[in-house]
Amino acid sequence: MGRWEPNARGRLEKAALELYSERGYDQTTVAEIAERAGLTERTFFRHFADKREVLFGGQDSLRELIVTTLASAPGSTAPIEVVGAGIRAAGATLQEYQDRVRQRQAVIAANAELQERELIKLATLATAIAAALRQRGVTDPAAGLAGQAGVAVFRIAFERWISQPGGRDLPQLIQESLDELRAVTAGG
Amino acid sequence: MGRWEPNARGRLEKAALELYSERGYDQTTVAEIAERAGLTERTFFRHFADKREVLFGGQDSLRELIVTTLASAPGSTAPIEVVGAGIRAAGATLQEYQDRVRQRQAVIAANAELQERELIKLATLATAIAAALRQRGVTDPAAGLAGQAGVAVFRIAFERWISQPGGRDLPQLIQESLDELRAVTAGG
DNA sequence: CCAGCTGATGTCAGTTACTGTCATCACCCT
DNA sequence: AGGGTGATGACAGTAACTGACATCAGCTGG
Repeated sequence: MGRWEPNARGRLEKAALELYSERGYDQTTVAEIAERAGLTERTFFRHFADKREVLFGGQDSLRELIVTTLASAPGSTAPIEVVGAGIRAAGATLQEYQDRVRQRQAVIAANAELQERELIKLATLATAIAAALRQRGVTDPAAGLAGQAGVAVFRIAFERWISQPGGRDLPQLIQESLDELRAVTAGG
Repeated sequence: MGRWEPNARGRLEKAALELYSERGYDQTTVAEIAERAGLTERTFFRHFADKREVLFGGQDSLRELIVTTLASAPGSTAPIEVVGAGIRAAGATLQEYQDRVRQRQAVIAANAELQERELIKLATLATAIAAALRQRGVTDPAAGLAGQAGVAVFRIAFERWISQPGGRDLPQLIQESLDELRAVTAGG
């Protein structure tokens, strides 16, 4: 047995999600999170840059999944379809952790600071998608627009998925939203 | 002469922009901003919800301009074109205050917290555009997508406008970005 | 012309997020 | 066995933000 209980980071994430759900983000102090995890406040800040970041640990791996999917698509595929494949892959993964994802999203929806953090994560994702497209030879501003459009499609689909209790298939909702975007932008 | 110098709010905005530019957002305290404006820290927080908000005073009027433009477009115009007209109007207004806008954007670009605030303002704008479209009879999810797409187009165009010292015509850049989005989404 | 109300500001104490610094101590390596 | 390493604790300090109360110029009704 080690000197400390293992997985301090995971315990902090779990304690934070619980407390944010139970009494709200504002009504939770970092000291309380650390205490529930059997650690001190100082240690919390060694694992997470701030009180918000503890909810966003999975973002990096999801972004990697999307970028990897983009990179491995056949060279002939149209950019917007490549992006579609990437975010459908992310949607499928999210669906596997449906309960945790929904709980997390309820916490975020209740607090403006957390929404800000979520938005900058999505903006980073859009940038990463654009970079991956440029890697495939897509030029600007098309690459940047496709990245932003992809994230917009994801957000709309995710929102619909969250709002339905039973939950339709998320990748399918993403595909439908992408088709809708095509229809909307085709006008004029 | 009144008991206090007039336009406390404006003085705080001016002092904040100056200090954020001179030494950076992080290296500026609210007490310093208040002091330069001839006020106290407590008064700063009576005018602005937090240290970030002092940079985002003009957002409301810009959003109103866009929504008003949307509402007054001919009923037959396609949704995406209506949105285009709205954000071109906003672009024209921003261009009038080019110097201040560029200075402000340089400050925001240098700090992640400020970028978060900017993003949530843009998300609010996307929501307002979607609501205005629904008012015109556009159904979901097209309204939501058009709102997000409009903001994406604006961001790309604004970014290009900022990055060019001389500065091309912003409404024209917006139109070009919208055309690009059409081209990108038409693929696949 | 005065008494009281109003509204913007000042003052002050308090909470909490976040940081810097140094101490501790099980584990590992040689 | 002895020294290095890395995660943690302890503690002091800064600054954002809040609540409560005091102040006082100007307006308003009588």
